[in-house]
Amino acid sequence: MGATISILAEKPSIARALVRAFSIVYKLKFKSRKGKTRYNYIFESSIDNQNISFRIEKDEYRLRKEDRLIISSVTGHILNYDYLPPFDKDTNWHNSDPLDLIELEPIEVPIRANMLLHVEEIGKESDVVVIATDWDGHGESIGRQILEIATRSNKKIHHGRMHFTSTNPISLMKAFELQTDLNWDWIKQVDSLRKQDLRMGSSITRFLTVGIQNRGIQNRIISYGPCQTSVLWLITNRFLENRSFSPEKFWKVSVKISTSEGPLFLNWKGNPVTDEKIVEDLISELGNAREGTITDYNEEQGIIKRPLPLDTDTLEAECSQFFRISPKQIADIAERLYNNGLITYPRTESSFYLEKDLTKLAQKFTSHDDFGLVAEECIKRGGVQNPSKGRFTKDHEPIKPVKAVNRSEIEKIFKKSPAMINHAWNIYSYVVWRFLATIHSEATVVNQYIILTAASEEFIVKGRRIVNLGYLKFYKFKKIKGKELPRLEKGRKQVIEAFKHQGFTTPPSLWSESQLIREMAKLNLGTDATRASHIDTVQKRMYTINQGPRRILVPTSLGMALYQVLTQNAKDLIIPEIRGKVESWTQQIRDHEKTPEDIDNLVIELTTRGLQRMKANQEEIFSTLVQSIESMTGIGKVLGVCSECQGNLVLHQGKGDSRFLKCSNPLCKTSFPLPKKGDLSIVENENCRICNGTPLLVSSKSYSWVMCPICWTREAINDRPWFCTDCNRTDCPFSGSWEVPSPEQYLGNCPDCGGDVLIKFDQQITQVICNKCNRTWKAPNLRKGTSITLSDPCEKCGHQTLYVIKRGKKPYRLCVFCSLFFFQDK
DNA sequence: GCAAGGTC
Repeated sequence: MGATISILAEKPSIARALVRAFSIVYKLKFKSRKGKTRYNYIFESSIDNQNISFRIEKDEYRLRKEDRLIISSVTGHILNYDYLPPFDKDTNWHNSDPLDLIELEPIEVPIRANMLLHVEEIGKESDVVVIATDWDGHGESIGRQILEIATRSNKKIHHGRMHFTSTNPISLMKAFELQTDLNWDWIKQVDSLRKQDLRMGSSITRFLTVGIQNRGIQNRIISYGPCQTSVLWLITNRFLENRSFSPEKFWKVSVKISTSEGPLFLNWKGNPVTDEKIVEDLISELGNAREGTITDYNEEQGIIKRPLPLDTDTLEAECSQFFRISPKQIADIAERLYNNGLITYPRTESSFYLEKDLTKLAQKFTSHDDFGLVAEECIKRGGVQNPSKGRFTKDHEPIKPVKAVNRSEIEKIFKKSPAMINHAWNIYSYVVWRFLATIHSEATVVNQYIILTAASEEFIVKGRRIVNLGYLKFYKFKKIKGKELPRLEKGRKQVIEAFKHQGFTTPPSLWSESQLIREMAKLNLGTDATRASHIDTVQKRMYTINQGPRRILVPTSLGMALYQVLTQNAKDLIIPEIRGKVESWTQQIRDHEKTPEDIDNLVIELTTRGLQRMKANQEEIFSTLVQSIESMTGIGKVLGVCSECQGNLVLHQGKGDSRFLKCSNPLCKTSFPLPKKGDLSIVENENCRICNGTPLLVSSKSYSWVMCPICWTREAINDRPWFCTDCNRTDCPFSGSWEVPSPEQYLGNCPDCGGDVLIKFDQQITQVICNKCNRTWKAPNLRKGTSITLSDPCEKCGHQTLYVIKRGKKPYRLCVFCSLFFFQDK
């Protein structure tokens, strides 16, 4: 009976790469059989009279004809940390004290039973297990788990460890031939970090969650984690900076000259100044001088570099910015493109191609409808042999396309989620364009500047002439700035006209999801594979929301409250440096400066300090949190008047995510159920034509509709709730049978002639017109489901604004005079 | 029902 050598990789794709390598280098032929899980096939080959040998440290192994080679994989970690009951996550959290959790030693439990069986089974039939996980800390820790589980079922196993930085056959076979052992110091480090994350996360999460539950808030988790909470800190801190910013006035001075190409503005080099007097003086001096001299004209060759090979952060940040979808969704789509063989592994920090020649890959695109011409060009220019180079990391290669496909192929892959087809095609195309840009050619430009001297002061303007667009010809994801300047000779006299411009300093801008990905990378917060999910988590927990097409992140009242609670009681635990600090502590384990127990104690001390302080202030803390949740969800808000007793109808939380209105009068039992989703607010100036109740506006981020809470169930048709569109009253804009009235209303005085500006509704056409000079302004027309009412004065011009509710749209206020839209702050 | 980090 021969020996069995089993190689276990971290993921199925590496297992396939190993099979390929053995097939190419040693001409082995593999059969596959199903493993215990859906993805992890077991590939098996007899040795077939080959001369294959490998070393593990100093021991030489030579394969014989009767031996057998098995290749398979796990999918990441096999075991996860948790605590023993009653402290485990599934036992009711009220049955233990979160503070007791801090010092507890976690145990490892299988994430999926099938994966455990898979590794056990391979262990049972193996004499040698070769660990082929990624060459990083977690790879090392996963390797340890593999070995531990395989050894459980077979005590006699030998093991080795392959280290590779590339999955090309040569590199893989080299790594197979010269093996070492697992790095046990590194494993201790990573496992300690995993424990500290759980220690801090579980104790604080449970403390906060149990606390709000004891005060009547169910079905909500207030989670803490060193990464997610740091993200909350970044968003909230920036929000507060932005809000507390007081703009300062400044002035700039420029001069206008005329050239053969038209007028040209040059800016004073002393810009900007806060003292208006300086500017006034300069303007009058320039007025006296009336003329200036061109003292410098300069041209310099420059290039606009090709983009670097694509890493995960760049993919997520750029696609989020360009296509306006969340980094999380981009990561999910990229994962599917990868699983369908369209792009390479999407989680990588590398921006350095390992191949020197990318001709073969470029050739795959030469007959593609969209990319064909550019791919041809790359090959002809020879850029395929001179790709741009960025950072080399040994985790994975940069993200590249693997296969040239048309949109129809993407449609097939995503046919069960049609809403994603466009995004998926955009992301795939982005990966291809990016790849082509890295192997095309730089753009060449001439950078110019002109300096004019007048009244002993210098004025400058910069410009740029494009010589060759290079990759910018097709790569639309980079905008090029700068206008070409006319050539002006030195010494030339110019008549000048001076201007002053007043401006205000602007506050630091709020983070968009896209910018936050980059900021997190800069702060080393999370990893390439997890950043998008942390940003997703703070939104799922309702700590922040994203606003507008640019996906600007803004804290909710709960997010602000949690920020405040943690900043005041456990500042160490919320600042973005926290995870880096714990990580550097665990690094000392690897460097033999500290033991794992030392680090346990440090983190226990840190966490205990924070939690004890929160416990001491718990009354205040939980009342802050509970209030913030109530104001966020509107629980407790008055949404109308009771039809029975004239009490207030107050919003209450029901079981699960259900909500209802209940009369505030303790003697009155009136209550009405409500739709589960959407923000609720009163529709001003309208009453239900059936029951005289107060209609409510139900609005989500991009959609809104109107409902009457009383009719909603009372008038239900065959169990289907009553919608206002079911109504046949002709005098309500939300009714399905509405007939447009035509009253006129006064909006303000005409800015031109002082006459009265009126808004009139003529059938469905809205007219805003001055009754004296007949000037008109644009306003939205009335359709079914649209209501236009007068609202507060415009913040800019003081005229009445219109409050516009359109079915299916987010309601807004509009000033027709300024063409200004005001979206309600939530 | 919790963390972050692997992976699907």
